[in-house]
Amino acid sequence: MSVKQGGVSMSQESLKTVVTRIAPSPTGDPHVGTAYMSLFDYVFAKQQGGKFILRIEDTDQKRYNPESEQRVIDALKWLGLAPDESPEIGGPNAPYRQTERLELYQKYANQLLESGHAYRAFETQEELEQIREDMQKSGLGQGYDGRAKRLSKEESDKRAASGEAFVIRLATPTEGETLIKDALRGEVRIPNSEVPDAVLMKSDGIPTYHLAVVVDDHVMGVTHVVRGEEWLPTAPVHVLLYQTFGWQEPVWIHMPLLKNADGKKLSKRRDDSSLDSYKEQGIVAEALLNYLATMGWSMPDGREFFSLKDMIKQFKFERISLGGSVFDMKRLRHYNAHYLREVLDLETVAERAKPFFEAAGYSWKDEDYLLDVIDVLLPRIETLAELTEQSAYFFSDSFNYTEEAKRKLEAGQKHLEALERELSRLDFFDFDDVDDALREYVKSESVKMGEVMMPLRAALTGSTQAPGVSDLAVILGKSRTLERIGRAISYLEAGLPDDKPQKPKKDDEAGATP
RNA sequence: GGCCCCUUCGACUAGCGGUUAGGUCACCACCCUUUCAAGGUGGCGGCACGAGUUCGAAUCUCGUAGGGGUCACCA
Repeated sequence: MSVKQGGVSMSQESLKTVVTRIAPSPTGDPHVGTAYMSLFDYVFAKQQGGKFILRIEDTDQKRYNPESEQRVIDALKWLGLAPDESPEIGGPNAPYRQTERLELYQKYANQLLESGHAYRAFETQEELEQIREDMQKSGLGQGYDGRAKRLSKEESDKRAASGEAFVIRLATPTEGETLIKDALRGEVRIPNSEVPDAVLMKSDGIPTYHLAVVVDDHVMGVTHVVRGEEWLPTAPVHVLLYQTFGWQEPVWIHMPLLKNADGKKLSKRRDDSSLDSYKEQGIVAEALLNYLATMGWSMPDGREFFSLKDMIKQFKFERISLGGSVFDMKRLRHYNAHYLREVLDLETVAERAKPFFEAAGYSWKDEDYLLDVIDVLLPRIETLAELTEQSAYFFSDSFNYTEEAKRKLEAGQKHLEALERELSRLDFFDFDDVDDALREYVKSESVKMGEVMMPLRAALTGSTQAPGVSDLAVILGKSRTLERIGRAISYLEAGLPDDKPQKPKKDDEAGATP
């Protein structure tokens, strides 16, 4: 389903510069949902000639993880979604870490306190639990009953002055409803009875998300808040804050959620949703971005492969579908394979692949060798990691033969011996020469191609599943090709002392056992 | 459970009153072939249900069902 008719206008009343922001909290692995939101933030901001800000929401000290911030920054860099302002590069709205902006929130919290739109609450953790329990029992909603609102100003001031711990809560209306003008869903109305007196300022003097986002978004001039649908239920708190401060609301855009195969919100715990993990698996940034873009959005002309640039040209929030898409690794791999094979040039793929080869402990004599290896493997792999998994025999001579390969070697021993002679006679060892030689041999022996090629393939790679034999031989080069044939022959001679193998083999294809 | 959002093939989606409901992934088959792939061709498979509105509904309205989100001094 697409956006409702008569939805909210996307444009602010004036010609304000569009400002979007991604505000991750540094609590762990950079999440794919962050990349998802960043993509739309970035694309929309760039399209509108606006700015995209990265702000770190580190207001939860308990869950704070110091490495996490840098990993988010790095992940955005990897993706190519460079913020115009961030804690790393700074900007006119610095600082970009909320714990460095504490006085600001304090100021606004006090303002709310003075105007009576907020109040101090002194309940302890245990008391709160009790309240919640009671409310649940009586069926009168949950959360907090607002009892501290009834404290007199004098008492509140006195208890605060005496050093008693307190939080500051927003005094929300109990009657009526709050309207969220969501650009994708139209008008969403939530009864105020459902809107809790949210904590704005925690007892440690650090604001909650609710106060911090609103203040920062306003102060930083954020015009469009693009965030996950999970925020819709608490959006009234934010709308109410804008209203009591008398600030103009941003355009609210609650995006559909990314789901796992069970249809549940993608979670760090259950699901593999870490950007670093995708990177390590050899997913390429362009492919991930393209894939993410198709989750809930589509090109007007139906193209499924497109660049960030093209997306910026064509993007409209109107084409967002609200269903919430299942993150499908298979499909991501398909996109990745396409980028590896069709979009990125070989040199670029090689650059991206190098860290993987290095991590695998492989070394190569020159760039061309690496390029040839990648080129011939490309149709067979979908990720950079698979490139190394399938190329061991290109970087080491001491590979083992699989059981299937052993059988092929045994069946083709005489061909190997002949081929060793034939190939050693070649002056040039380029594709045509090798290919011609092999084909001529097959013809002269009047056997099936496979009878000759499979044993050779097994000798060259230790496996029966590999690229074309002529390609393999040419890439490996004459001397290594001959060495490997020789190695296979000595293996056969050493490994088969008896005339006949013990167990009668049932081998369908290469059944030509002597 | 309350509140809110959502609902087209298994998955991602096109469709915005008149289409044989289109494409992609996955899956299956065939072709190509020297194995594995890649590539090519074809196939399987869908408008959650029920009422309306209308000459005509996947498209508009309502209801039902189902799914999801959220109910913290976490974001």
